[in-house]
Amino acid sequence: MIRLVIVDDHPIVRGGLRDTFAGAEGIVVVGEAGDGAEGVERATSLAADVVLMDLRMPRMDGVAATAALRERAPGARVLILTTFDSESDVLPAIEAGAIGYLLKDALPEELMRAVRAAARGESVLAPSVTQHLMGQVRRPGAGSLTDREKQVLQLVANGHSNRDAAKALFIGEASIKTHLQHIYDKLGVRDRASAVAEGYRRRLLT
Amino acid sequence: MIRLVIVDDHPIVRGGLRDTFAGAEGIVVVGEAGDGAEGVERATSLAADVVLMDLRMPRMDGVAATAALRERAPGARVLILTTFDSESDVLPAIEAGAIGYLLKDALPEELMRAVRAAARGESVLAPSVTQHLMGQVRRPGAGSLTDREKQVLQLVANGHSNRDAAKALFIGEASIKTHLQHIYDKLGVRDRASAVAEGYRRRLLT
DNA sequence: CTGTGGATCCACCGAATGGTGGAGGCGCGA
DNA sequence: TCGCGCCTCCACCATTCGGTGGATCCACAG
Repeated sequence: MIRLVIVDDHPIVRGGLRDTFAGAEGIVVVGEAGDGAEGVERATSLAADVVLMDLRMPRMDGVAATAALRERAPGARVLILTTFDSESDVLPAIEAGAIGYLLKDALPEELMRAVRAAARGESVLAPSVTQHLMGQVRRPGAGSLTDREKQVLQLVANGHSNRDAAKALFIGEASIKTHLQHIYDKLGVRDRASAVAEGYRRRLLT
Repeated sequence: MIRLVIVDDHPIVRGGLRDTFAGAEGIVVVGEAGDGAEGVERATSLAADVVLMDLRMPRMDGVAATAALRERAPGARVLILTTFDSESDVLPAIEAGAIGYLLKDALPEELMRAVRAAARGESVLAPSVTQHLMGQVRRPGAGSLTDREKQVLQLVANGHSNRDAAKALFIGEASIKTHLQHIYDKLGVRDRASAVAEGYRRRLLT
């Protein structure tokens, strides 16, 4: 049985979703919330398997709530259900850890299929959302390091301090620090040691 | 007159080296090669006294070429000249029979001195390389970390600060620092980033 | 032409790290 | 029994790093 929590600031929408899932086999709505903060609470305390999350909400928006849930309840899959599919909405949500992204014009059957997929850890995206993502991935530099950044990381892996690396590349120490900050961002780490580790795991280093 | 053969896959580097030795008394560059296999050929047929050998090259790397030369032209002294001084590069090269190991940031005078020394059968090592060797010789159990040290290194690779690692292992921060100092000694490095790098190169980390 | 990404650089600050030289306890093998 | 390796912990200090919030320049694409 999939334990579902609905997070949306409109009571009408919550009601509609509750009805939609009332007759759904294998899915039970265990809780609701009217804003992000409350949603995080409910999803955590109720041990939700899937969280249907709106984006635009008072107190705490869906992106922040999604990020918070990644921390507090890693087992809960967040499925974004919203009206907007602009790039500025989609990307942060995905980055925050949402497993799926649907629009509110989705049919009830699609919705249920998406919830079941999310419960299995699979991603379901609305077609227009897929477009945005493709656009991101195709962009050079999405996820991978630039040549310069790889050079810097390699030097760091070889034991160079920022100062030494700067000398080796004939640039300033400040530039090394900036490159490293970008590397940390891209690899999702906070220090040079784990950056080196990620570099090896992703086969960027030799 | 010392007969010198230059083996490096970068034409620029070969050019620079040729110029460096153009005005060197008692040294004549008799040949060049762009990869290890070719280098073995040239050094053998040209009766080289000293071979300046890069490590990272296509077709046959410097280590394999050095080993081959030990067989085919025992009179040729192989002097490694490379950018990298990690233990995983140094030790195989020395084992393969290189008589010296210099880094590419060496000054031209150092280089010429090293070539003359190699021709006399003397060893010249870059200071950092000496470190690695000392590390190997000084310690009987060298090369391997204790279980505890591997744990610490793994935590560091996963982004733990000393404090976090201490908490994870239920020991004091001071102990983490001590373990790390031991790790640095054993791996021949000076900081956590290159310790992680060496850890991956030696397959101690996942 | 304008926006965007990449590379370079700056200053400031607190926190983390590395270097050094210890110390004590414990188990194991010579 | 003694020594040695290993694990634990301590203090002090200089250096380095990471975080932040900028800035300029350039090349390239839309």
